[in-house]
Amino acid sequence: MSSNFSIPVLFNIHAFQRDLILWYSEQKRTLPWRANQDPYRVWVSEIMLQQTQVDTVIPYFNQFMTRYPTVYDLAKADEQDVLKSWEGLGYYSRARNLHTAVKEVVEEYNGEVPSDKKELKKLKGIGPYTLGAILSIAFDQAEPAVDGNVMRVISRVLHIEEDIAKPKTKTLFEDVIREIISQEDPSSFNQGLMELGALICTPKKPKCDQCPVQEHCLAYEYGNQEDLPIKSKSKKQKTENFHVLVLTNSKGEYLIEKRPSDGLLANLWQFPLLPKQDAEQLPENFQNHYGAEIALEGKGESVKHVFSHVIWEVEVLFGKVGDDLQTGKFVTAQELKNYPFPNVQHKVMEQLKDRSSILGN
DNA sequence: AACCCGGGGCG
DNA sequence: CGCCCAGGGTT
Repeated sequence: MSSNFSIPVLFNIHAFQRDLILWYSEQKRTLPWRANQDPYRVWVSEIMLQQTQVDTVIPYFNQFMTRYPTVYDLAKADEQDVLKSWEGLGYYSRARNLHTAVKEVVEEYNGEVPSDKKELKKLKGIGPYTLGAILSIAFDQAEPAVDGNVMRVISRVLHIEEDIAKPKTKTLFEDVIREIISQEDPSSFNQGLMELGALICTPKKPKCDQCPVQEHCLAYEYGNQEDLPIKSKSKKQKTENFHVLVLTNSKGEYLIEKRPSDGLLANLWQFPLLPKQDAEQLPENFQNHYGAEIALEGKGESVKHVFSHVIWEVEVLFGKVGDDLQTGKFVTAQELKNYPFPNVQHKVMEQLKDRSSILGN
């Protein structure tokens, strides 16, 4: 029950709450999801904001809420359309989990996002952070919502030197937040911490001279705010090499295929992607798997794409393919835009414009 | 606890 | 380029 950290006696919790919330009320950015407390809107925004910057999320959020204004609209949508709305945001399991969970809200909770902690936590894609965010922002409950921002801010303010890369450390921060969160306005308190982390208490060169809680900050007092939080390094990514085949049939249509329903980039589409191999063997290996003959015509520019855990080096090859296919699908250049492709494949698609004037019109 | 899952911003 | 992430699911 007791962690090896306790709030310093001299830390003035009420003054900290007051200064943080006042600053937030005056300085908070006007963001689309802050227009009201609709739990569904808060939910969608929090899912999109996972691992993703505010400026990136804004256009996606607006488009998403226009297309799916309520849980009912999203629940009845086709998953491919939902993925299309998510195209380019990354972490596509977020979209699939949100879709699954919203369907459950419609079926099991009469379309009302549950305000009960245990019920809400059961929903797919709602973990400790999103749980606390929705409970505090949409339902005004005093629950912690600890993300990377909050850990950074609090590690500095209270001078906590635990390694934030360790899962256990997050529990420590949740315990700390429970002790210092405002019971009167937990929404502004939590959002204030995140806003502070985004605007002032940044990872590098924090703007301590502009900080509303500078007088409460132990790291500032010690002058080591730049060294906090402490985070152990993750291991380096490995590089994987591929060929991507941009092939057209006799009608000039492109061959694309749907990725498997699990693993990296699940259920998204791609031009055929094969492990890099001897170019001499490629046609034969292709035919064994796809059932059609190919004639390679030339190379494009190699594409590099960095994921969090792996780096892809993709060599682009153009060519022709026979019409008799066992797997995959032929689509016109115009139809390509109707399918969700990951960014790495969009980088390949960019090269079509140079080779054909059909695209981009 | 370790590993998997994308992408963009920034210095 | 390397580092930073507004995390959750799975095993």
